[in-house]
Amino acid sequence: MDRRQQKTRDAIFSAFSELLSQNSFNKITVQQIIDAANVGRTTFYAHFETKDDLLREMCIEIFDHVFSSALQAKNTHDFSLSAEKPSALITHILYHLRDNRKNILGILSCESVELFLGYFRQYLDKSLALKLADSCALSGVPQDFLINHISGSFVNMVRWWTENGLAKTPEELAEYFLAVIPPIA
Amino acid sequence: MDRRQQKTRDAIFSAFSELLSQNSFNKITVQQIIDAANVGRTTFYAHFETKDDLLREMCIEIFDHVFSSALQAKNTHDFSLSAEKPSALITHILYHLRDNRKNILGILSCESVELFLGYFRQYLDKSLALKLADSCALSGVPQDFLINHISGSFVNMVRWWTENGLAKTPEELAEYFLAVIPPIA
DNA sequence: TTGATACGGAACACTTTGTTCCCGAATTCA
DNA sequence: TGAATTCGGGAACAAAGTGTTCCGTATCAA
Repeated sequence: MDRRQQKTRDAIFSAFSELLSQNSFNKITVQQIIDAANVGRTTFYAHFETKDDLLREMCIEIFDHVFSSALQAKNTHDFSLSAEKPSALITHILYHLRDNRKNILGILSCESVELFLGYFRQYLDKSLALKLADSCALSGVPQDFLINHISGSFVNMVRWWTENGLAKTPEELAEYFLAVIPPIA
Repeated sequence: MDRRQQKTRDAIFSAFSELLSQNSFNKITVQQIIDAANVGRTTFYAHFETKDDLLREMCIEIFDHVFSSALQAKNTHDFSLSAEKPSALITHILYHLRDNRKNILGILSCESVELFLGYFRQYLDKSLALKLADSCALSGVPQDFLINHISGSFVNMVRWWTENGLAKTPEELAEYFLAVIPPIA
């Protein structure tokens, strides 16, 4: 990819992330973004169709990175939380959310949480559905209800975490999480 | 209150609710609302400062209604889920959400879920915090984490419910809910 | 070096917002 | 019932934001 394109894209992502940490998504204008990123109006619209498109692409880039890292680190094709060490995957994802990307905190500390968490859930749902089929018959709860509950709880935990200034460690959080969700067979 | 005021307010609420069931909050314009409600632009701004204000007031009205009904029905001052029959309160709230107000379904079936659920959580958090103080020491989980988890799970369940067309009964949902959250002392 | 491509400034039409002025109609109160 | 008050609504307005177009300049890849 052309260096100019990449530079512009990064500048816009960075400026957008910075703005997101201060204002809510819907209050941010394209003008603010291009001012902060120091790019022309024409350039912005050459890269992204709309403001919504920008947020969408940014979320996708972030999650592709976080989850591919998490999966590599486990060196396994079993991505579900029902693996031998569930806390390992959870902890690993939480570390990425905390350290590797300032962008994530920017997004999570504003009202655009919903869209962000929507993408988050898409990945979590995928991971969870794999190995959960049989563990539901016992509890008498429909599988999709359980999947929704667990991935929703994870997302909810991350939200709580950031709203409290990342006070807890990823290990502590993983422990809490496994303590409050129903045990998976 | 003046009949004219009440009529206008109802017309706007109704039109807004109808629009919310089809479009997302941010895509709806004030022009659409006043067209659908058949009121003048001046009138709208005489009642509500902004579109956000409209959503805010509508949520407040709904929750005041739902929760006051739920509390009356229980005939008790103990509003927490840790009462003798936790499923009774849960079921009762769910019935109200399903039957009494079309508005709620309108709001929940679009992207404004977040704001709506925000108010929802305020009420749930209040109800939960009352009788949860001691039941945390055992599990080793901080109280605010647990409160966040439980109220978040409730809200998440309602979202799942509506996205699946209210297929389950309130009784079934209450059963599922109590099955997946950690037992409260 | 050259051809292609990305950047950026300025101006544009368009949409939406929130306000103001004013008059007619409904309501309340005496 | 009649007068004073309050509400509704039409029209026009400035201001802000959106997304596009045109065109000259700067940068890149080969």
